[in-house]
Amino acid sequence: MSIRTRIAPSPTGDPHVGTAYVALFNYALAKKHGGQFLLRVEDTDRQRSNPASERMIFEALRWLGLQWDEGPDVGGPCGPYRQSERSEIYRHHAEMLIASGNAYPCFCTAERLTHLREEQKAAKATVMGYDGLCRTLSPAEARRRRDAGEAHVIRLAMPETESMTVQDLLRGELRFERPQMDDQVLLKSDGFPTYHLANVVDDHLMGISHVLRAEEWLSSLPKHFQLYRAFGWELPVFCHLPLLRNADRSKISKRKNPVSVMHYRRAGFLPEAMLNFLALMSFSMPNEQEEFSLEEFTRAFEMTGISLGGPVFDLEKLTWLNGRYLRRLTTEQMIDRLQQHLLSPAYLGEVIPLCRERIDTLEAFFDYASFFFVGEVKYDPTALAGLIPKGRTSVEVAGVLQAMLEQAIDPLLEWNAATVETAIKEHVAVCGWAPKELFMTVRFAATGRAATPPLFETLAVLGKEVCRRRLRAAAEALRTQK
RNA sequence: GUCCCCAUCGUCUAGUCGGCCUAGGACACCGCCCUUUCAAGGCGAUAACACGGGUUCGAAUCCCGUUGGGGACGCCA
Repeated sequence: MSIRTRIAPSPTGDPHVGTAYVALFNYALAKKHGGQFLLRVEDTDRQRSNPASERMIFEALRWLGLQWDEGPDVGGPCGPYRQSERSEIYRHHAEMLIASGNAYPCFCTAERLTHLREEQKAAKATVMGYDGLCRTLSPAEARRRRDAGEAHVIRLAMPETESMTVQDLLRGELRFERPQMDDQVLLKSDGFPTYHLANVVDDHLMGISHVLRAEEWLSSLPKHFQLYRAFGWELPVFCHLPLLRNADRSKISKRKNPVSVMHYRRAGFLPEAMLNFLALMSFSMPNEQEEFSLEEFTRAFEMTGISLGGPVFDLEKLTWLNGRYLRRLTTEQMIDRLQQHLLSPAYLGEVIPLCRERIDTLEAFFDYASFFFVGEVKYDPTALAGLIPKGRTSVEVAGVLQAMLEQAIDPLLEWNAATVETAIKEHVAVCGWAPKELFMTVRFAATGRAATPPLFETLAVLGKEVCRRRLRAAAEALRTQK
């Protein structure tokens, strides 16, 4: 039997290092056995899915060298590979489950469910989740209400048995108690499937043999087992990878770590080093070799060699490893790498128009434009003072920067002068400052200087990752200054 | 709160059916060497089997409990 694996990202934000990490293991498993590695876009959340995010995810994965054999852009025999284009398939399968008594329509409103949750929480109920109200409806009654056009979802009817035993390759048999497994929504009222349905249907239809995914999915494993059983399908092998962690051991998050692959690319990490490091998180080579290529990793990879402790994503070690790779490059190779990014004609072509009118000699360019080429900028006492508008406190400024980061910057997927300007101007209203107060603070934070090219163009060229990083660093500098 | 997962140096880990472990490697830190500087590189030092019970001639390795950490409990994935 051929080995087929997949990475199934949801295009709702920046390409995440966790996605890259899981993709790497899936890629290695498939390639090791001469199988296929697929890319499937899970864009069933109509509110949050975004084409810009999808593009960035493709770009990030390609940058890392994790090329897929089948996917939305390269096609394949099991397409379409974008779930939003497979609605009919899910609807059909949901109906099959209703017909076999394994699913039922649920007419409960969002309000009722919210209430239910609140009551359960207030009562400190040991059993959370859907109470199964609509499961008691007679098929005829349900049919009539559906035909009448009443809004509803389709829920999975979990078996009434006491408990359920499921398999994870690394953990063996796992036993779940029935009360924990409520009747999960399969088809939303907008007709789109939830993860659970789409995932199981697609994995089956696409011939996925091994599902390597993040540990956060472990608790929904019983639902997925039940789905396979209800359809009468053969199970793939499930293998849950430990979650990447922040230094405090919580699940890795952008509040505490740069999590966008784009950040690492811009910061000058080499894709080979990045991959090598990601592999080291939970896997070690048979001979304890620490530096290895994707090919070497692929050859040596065994699922059973995966460690289960949640690894802390240690930037220092990644940086060290990257240095090792960098030093191994020849001068020509390094020139090439630099010209691919910071010194690319494309990037210089954006920077120069902003600077040319403000310099008189070529060499002045390097001094004037230096902040376009470094990572974090230094906040000397002047810059630090400049960050704080008259009459404001450093604590207040740090708070405003932090809030702007989360509310205005993070959600921005399209990053250009116009979108940045809109976002920041909107935040002026939110924070209640005068426009020029916020603009100057942002200017100092993003560049370390009082004099720069026009703010929004500058931020646009710097890119989201760099802006994020510097704004956060500025907030941090303000908090720690005496 | 309920359920599930996890548990070796600060961090990533080796330890694969108990003895070869006075627990090995790597990052970070510290020291020394090299060196006009800074790196890099070399050498060395500090540093861990969470705790308590079993099983056994013998446990980091097996079992149970405790503690700790994490995740899940959405018409998000």
